[in-house]
Amino acid sequence: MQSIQAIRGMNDILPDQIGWWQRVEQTARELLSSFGYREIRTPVIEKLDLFARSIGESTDIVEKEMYAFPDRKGEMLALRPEATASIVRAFIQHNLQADPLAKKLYAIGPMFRHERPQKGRYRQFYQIDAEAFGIDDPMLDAEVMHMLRLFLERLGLTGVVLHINSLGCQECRQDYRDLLKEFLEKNVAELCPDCQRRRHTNPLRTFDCKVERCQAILADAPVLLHSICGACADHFESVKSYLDQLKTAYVINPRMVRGLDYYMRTTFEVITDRLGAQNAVGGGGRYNGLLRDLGGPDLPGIGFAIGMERLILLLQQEQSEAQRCPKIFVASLGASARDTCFLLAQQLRSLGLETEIDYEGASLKSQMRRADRLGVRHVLIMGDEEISRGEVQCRDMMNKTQTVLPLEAVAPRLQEIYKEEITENGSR
RNA sequence: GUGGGUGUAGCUCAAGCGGUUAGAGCACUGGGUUGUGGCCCCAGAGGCUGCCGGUUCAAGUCCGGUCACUCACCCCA
Repeated sequence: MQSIQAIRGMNDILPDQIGWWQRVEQTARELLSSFGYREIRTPVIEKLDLFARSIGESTDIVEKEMYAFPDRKGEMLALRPEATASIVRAFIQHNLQADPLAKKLYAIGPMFRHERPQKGRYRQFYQIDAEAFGIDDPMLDAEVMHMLRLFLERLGLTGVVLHINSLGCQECRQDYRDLLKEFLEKNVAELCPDCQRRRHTNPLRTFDCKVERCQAILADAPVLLHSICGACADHFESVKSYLDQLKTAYVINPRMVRGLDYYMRTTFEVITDRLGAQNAVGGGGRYNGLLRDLGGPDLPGIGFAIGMERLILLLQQEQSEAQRCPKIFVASLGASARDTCFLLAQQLRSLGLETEIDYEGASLKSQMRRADRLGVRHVLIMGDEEISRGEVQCRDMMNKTQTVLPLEAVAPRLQEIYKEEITENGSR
């Protein structure tokens, strides 16, 4: 095969699939808007430095997963591996703290990571991303998670669990890191090679290890959540209390670690057991130092991302989606009727009725068959006889009934029939 | 980046130890006597068997490489 293929890990989303995407996006937009979030769109390419500084130099994302390349002037650029950094950059660059409406932002779009693809993981993948700046109150932490839960609920997704944790602040984390390193040092001989490496690079990561032996050892390890400072503990308590009041269920997972360096205090993940190895459908957390670190005002921030492919994969496992199809087919017999039919179809479309038509002068039988396969509700038939009398045959494909209507009455009549549906189903 | 599995029609899959023209179902197109869909019947179209090389009289089949897909590791959405 010499035809050109899409590049590895990057997928076409075909018309048959697009309904899922539109439904997810629409649901997200409506819900986020109701919580006061406004959409922002930022470039998919940024200076490499932005991601290195925000996500962390030694994270996997920055070290080995970025699409990074020099532009024509030799400046290092990168396709964005996540959205937060770009949104924060835009917030700072345009001084959006001066805009009272811009405290809460959301974005929907593709991210890029150069990993080996597998189920639920692709090199170009889409995220719905929400960020809120300038608010440190635990009320917001709880609200963000509550919103995430509502979103999944509104889509009808079941079988997911919200995990929450607190990573504490800079100070408690540093203290804890030393504590944990010490612990790992004592047990180094027992650990798997990966964990022996992690011990230096990112000791917190050892909690993610899937080797049973490591897990057994770590069962006795000091727990970050238990050694955070008073202020952080209070914050976390408050977050839990608000979640309870919102009746949003959660599991406290003291071992949950997230892969981006900028997180502090509240972190959370929505987990599923139905996606093979990819168990995170969405996740996020608080990042109070990030704006300052990127040269902006010292404002707190919190946000999360939802993986759209994973979400849709899960939805498809438990739901089926009705195919969207045109409502009306205009069938013609003979050359003179074709022109009239062509114009009639345009008229119907201008009224917002989805209309299909034969362009090739096929036989009536074949037009009928096609109309049936398209799943239309009504077929309008016009031949020379109808033309001369100024009439149209209107066939209801479901009831197999056929009525004769004056040509000029057809469009208003069909509009009448479909009007109820249009108002019933909202935008559809 | 590392490992396993798989590559035959648009889709799901067949082709005993290598053997002559690579098949089927679904989908697609046309037809089954005047201008009417689904079911049924008939016909048609659709393939350089992922690609390159090797072994052989002969390769979809065996070998090597490569690419792609897939699952898993690492890690994440």
